[in-house]
Amino acid sequence: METSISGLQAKLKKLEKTHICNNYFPTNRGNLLVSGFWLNNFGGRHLSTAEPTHPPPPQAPTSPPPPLSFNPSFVTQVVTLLQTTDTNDWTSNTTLHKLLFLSPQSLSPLSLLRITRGLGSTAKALQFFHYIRTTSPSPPDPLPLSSTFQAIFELASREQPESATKLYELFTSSRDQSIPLSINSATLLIQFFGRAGMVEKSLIVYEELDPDRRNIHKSECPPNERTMDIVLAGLLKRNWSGRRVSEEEIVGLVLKLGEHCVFPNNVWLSQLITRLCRSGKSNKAWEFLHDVRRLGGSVEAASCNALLTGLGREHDYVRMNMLLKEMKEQKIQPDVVTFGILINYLCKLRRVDEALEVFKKMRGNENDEISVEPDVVHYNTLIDGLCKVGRQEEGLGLLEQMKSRHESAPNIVTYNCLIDGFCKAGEIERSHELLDQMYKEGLMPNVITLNTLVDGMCKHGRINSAMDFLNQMRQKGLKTNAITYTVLISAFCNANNIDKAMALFDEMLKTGCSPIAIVYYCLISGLSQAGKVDDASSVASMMKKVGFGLDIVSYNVLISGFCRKNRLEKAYEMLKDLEEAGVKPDSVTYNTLISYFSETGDFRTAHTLMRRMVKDGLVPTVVTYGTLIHAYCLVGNLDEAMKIFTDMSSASRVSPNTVIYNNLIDSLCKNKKVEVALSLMDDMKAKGVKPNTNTYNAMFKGLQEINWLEKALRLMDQMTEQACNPNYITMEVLTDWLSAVNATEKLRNFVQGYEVSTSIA
DNA sequence: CTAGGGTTAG
Repeated sequence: METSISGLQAKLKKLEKTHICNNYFPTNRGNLLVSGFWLNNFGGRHLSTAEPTHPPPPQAPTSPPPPLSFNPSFVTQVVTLLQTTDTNDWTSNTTLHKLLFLSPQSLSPLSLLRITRGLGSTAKALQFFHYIRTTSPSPPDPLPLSSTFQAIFELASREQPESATKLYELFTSSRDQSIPLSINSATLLIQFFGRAGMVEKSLIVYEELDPDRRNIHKSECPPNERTMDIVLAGLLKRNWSGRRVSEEEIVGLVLKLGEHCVFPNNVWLSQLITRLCRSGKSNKAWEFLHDVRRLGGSVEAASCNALLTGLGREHDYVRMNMLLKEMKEQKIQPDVVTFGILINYLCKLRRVDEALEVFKKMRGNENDEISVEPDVVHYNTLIDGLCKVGRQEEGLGLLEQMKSRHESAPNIVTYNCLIDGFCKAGEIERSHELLDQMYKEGLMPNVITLNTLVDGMCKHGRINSAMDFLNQMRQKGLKTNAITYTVLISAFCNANNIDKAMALFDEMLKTGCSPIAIVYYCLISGLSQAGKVDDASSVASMMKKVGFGLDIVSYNVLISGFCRKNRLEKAYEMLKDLEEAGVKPDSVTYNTLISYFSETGDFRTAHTLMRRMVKDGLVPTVVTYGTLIHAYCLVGNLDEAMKIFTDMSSASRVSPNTVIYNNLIDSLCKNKKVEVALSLMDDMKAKGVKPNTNTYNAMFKGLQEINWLEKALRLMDQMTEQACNPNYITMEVLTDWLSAVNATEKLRNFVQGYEVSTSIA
């Protein structure tokens, strides 16, 4: 067994604290600790049973440290001798006798552990144990014998990994001979029995491990939680014997112990719940927590917090609410973290006002039982929540509150949230002011601050200043990361500067910044949309080479790119690839294909795809219907387009959107069916779908064709009322028409109304 | 992973 020094020291420290009779594998330093422990706890007996032939044991701290208890050459010597001598002759072998019993360090726990292991088989190891017991001139100490048995357990578990019975027999035999169990033996046995489903036997081992058990009345429980701590520590860590015990096995054991009124403390409980949740077993975690409570174990806020976090990650808000209710009913006092989780959960659901309400209430009044002081995390969560719903000014108010109340000082996260809020709102200057404020308060921006600002600047058309800012920050020593590159690459793709995007990608790879999948996704999407679908495809291959998989979004982008280039065979290749990679096509995939086929006039295939879509468990969306309607309009089949339009809202209960109305209105107008188009506008109003500039433009063109001026003027008023801005197309149509009928005054008012509405916006 | 809550990217 390999044990690192630091790990060993940690174990020894624990040993000192827990006062359990164990053998460990002392190093030089560890040995001193063990000796100290030994003297404190068993000193009298140990010293009195010492043979006169032994050199006097260390008596005071000033005496030299005891000899090194583990001597590799000594172990090798003994093992070789044992292996080459017939077992029947061990007793009569004087060399062996001298080596083992006449030197002071020979019977040290570690030596015996190594020697016994060296024998290689359970049978031989047992014979050796018997030999030690019967041949030792003095009654052997229990600790070295514990070590010997530990090695026996190890050998047996390896010889017959399937048979727990053999191991159990060995265990009972050691117990009958009053050999104390070492903690490692106990862990091995508990693990082994737990895995074999013999939880009862694990329990027996556990009870054997408890050194104080004889002094405790049967009715008294729980006996000794510290023992439980050690067992759990052994089980929860990656275990020394190599294999890990599964969470379920541990849960089984803990619950079995629970039936005997032994419970883990809340640190272990929380840790187990966290582990269950992280491995996607929040159901198990839920059951486990409730089982522990049912059995009478104490459940504190921390354990509930762990479960709440896990449930939150799965968006299982129903259970979160249930648990919160249970906490209230069972008078489990929520703590600072519980409130943190609750506030975060409300913020993420965009229920910020409720979150603020909780925040106000958590402080409590004098006569309230619950009173938790808010900390910086609560503030940050709320500020972020406010910013995410566009209430960054209120977020700023909370920042001021933090400063004035001196409860918790703002930190980098506080500022990052606010900077992002103002960036998203397009108020880049305010974000920069916040950055200056940060510096003044002695807070150094980090890479998140940098990325947030760079992204904000890029998204608001300041890509060059973003680059300047980035370089400035780099000079100040700030490191960039893959997200910085993601932000930049997507910005340059959007600005149609693919070369720069590619150059940045190369730079990222060269600087050894470990890329993340999303950088590739950005580039693939940018290249595809720029029509460089072959380049996009090579980036995809590159990505696969470095071990990333394409996701459905990237596949869709590629399929769409190839469809637009009319390269159906490549699109099919992508579909095949997607299937082989085990990625499920989504409605976007189908919509892309349906769009391709319907717009090339192959409505048969388009409808077949729609049926397959449904068979695949997907639901045709508003885009699916819109695509078909658009295509039927293009080929002038207005009847079919209208049929789909009626079907979608009645049969499929998908509400049409503005795009669909616009397509239909435009086609109807072009076919001189202006009345029908107008009735669709009424329909929009009835269904609460807002017309946009394109809707009005289509109508104006149609009305102009039949010269229905009165209606056009009414629509112009309506547009102003709805603060729907005209664009250059609107102006083009109206200017020609209105000036021809001497209604320029009306047009002037209309434009003024537009100016007013933009200045308000 | 360090008991449990907060920030950036298609």
